[in-house]
Amino acid sequence: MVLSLKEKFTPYFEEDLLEEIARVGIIRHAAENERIIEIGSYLRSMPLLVSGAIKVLREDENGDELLLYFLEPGDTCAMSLTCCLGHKKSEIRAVAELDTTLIMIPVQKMEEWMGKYRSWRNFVLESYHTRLMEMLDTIDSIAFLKMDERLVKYLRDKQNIGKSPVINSTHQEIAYEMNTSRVVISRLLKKLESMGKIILRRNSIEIISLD
DNA sequence: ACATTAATTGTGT
DNA sequence: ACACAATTAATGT
Repeated sequence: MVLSLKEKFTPYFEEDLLEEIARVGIIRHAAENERIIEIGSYLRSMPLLVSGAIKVLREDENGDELLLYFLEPGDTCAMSLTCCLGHKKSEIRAVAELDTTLIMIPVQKMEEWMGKYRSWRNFVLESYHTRLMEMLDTIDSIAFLKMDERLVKYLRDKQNIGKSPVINSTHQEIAYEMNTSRVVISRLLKKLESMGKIILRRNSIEIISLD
């Protein structure tokens, strides 16, 4: 476990810090589809993603969801930073996309490390930046892309995250995450299939090529 | 193996 | 967006 920690985070952190993380961090496992952070909950520790993948979702007052971005190993949840430090409720929901291992860092430590380790500061600021960029990216795609282009982008992301050309989701699930209707997704997927870019099966989609 | 039912996907308006 | 048809998977007998 400590080994995998070092593998993923060595490029970011110096040796001392890695050891401190190993000492105070609590390892937590989340099964696929398990909710890791719920909207409105308070966080007392900050997660570092070791393996697997997490999707971060927003929900409106009707309970409609919208996928904001994915987190991969080596990432952290930017929302949890503001959340922990400001004692605010979580504005987002985090769900394990795959079976996932996390290291939970207690808030006190992360504050302490901010001053103590330059590499930690950089990591935090850096991840803040990349999350923000990803958000801008999804905002762009909602504002400027048509639904069919959004779907292709979604499929690409899914493919990268699971690193498999086969996606196991129903049309309905995809529709939820993109906050649209299932019929729209079905039609667009059918179109992609007839273009030979994907193959549709029940409960799964095989990606041939998305160019 | 067959029938029944539920869930998922396809299509027309 | 809605309604309904068609297809597929899951379950019980």
